[in-house]
Amino acid sequence: MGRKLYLEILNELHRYVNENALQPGDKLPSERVLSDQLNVGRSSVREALRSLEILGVIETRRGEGTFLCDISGHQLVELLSTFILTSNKSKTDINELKVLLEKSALQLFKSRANEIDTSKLIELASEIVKTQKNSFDAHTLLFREIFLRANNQLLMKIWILLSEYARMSEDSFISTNILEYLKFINSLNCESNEIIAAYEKLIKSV
Amino acid sequence: MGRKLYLEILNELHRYVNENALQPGDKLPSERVLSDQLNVGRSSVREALRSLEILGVIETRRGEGTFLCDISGHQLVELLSTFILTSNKSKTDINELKVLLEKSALQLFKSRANEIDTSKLIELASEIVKTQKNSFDAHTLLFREIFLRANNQLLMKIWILLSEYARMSEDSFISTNILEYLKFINSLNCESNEIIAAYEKLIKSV
DNA sequence: ATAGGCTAAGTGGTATGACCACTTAGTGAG
DNA sequence: CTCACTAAGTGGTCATACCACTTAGCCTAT
Repeated sequence: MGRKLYLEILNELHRYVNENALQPGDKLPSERVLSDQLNVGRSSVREALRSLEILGVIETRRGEGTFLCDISGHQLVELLSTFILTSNKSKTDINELKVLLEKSALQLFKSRANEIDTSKLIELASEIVKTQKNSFDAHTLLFREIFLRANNQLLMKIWILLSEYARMSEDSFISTNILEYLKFINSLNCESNEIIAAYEKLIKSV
Repeated sequence: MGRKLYLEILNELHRYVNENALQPGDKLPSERVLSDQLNVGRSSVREALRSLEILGVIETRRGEGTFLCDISGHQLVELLSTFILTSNKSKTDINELKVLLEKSALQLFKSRANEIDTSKLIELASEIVKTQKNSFDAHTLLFREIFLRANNQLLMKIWILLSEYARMSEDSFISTNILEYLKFINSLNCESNEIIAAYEKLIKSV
């Protein structure tokens, strides 16, 4: 038992979440109950919970309890921004990487989707672009659908992280030009390289 | 002061590290000293420290103290592997994303490099491939150089994370075929799309 | 004087108990 | 039936007391 206690507790929590098939939004046992059941001090439980919170895995609400999170990980983003990404280049890096990931997602999507998938996406995308007033939200919602269909959860999670950071830093590079968006959406029927071309045109039309 | 205390402490620590220009390996004040100076309880200090530890920012050694870490973030990798990447598809996701990032890096590199950069890289790459016996290491070293020249730190950090995980899971997809590597390296002189083609051929030659 | 072991101080690790602030549900008065 | 209040439960914080471990300094025996 040389390992640190809060890491053991992390494992127990992990087991608990899996065994009970907890979903995002579900409630975890209270700190006092956990410390009783695991035979550890409440402070140790709290240390474990804090490290989960900073990672965006859980959310704690005073007076209510501890809940499983929907990824989001805004804490992580914030910490990355203060601790790791301190350089001036970081903002540029983030936006650049975001674009790269979106390109990758487009290619992945195209390599996996059949015609029906594509036409469904196009329909959905048109609806999104028409509905949303805020172009940043429209872009995010649209690409959320694309990433879902790209079928790589890890890729999507990183992208969501970057999107949140981009929103925080209010450095949105997204065009309000709806026409460009419609062109881009239509290009989804074409070959991979044409889609990328349309995407690059879209991005550059700021 | 609605914000949570441990987040405030995180800020204070950040300030301290910056003001004193602490380097990786340097020692932080002890928990008791911190709780005195900041006028907070030791348990709150510890909660802040745990969230830094889980992120791989600091390292604590019983009886010695708390020390700043050099990046790498192996803790983060481990946690990703246990908490975020629990699905069965995760290994596939990781390898797939790693490939996508390497493609992105190649394109970034090509968009930024001039002829001299390219020829220098080719020389270096040839040397690496000839020297390294382990194909996984050769691949990692080679792409490390490429990512450095792609000039996006965030992209590189994520790739390093994935590389470490790939090494841990011993699921290396890398060919031992040196010939394919040499072909790939030579392609670096060509246009972007030809490089990508050579890379894909390399990856598929497992 | 030196080598070896011992001791004390400092440090992180953990448990416990005591409050506080907040939320919720239930209870009771109107 | 409605509204206000109360009690229980929950996270947030602090203080204290140990434990386990490391280090440095002292003291002893050689």
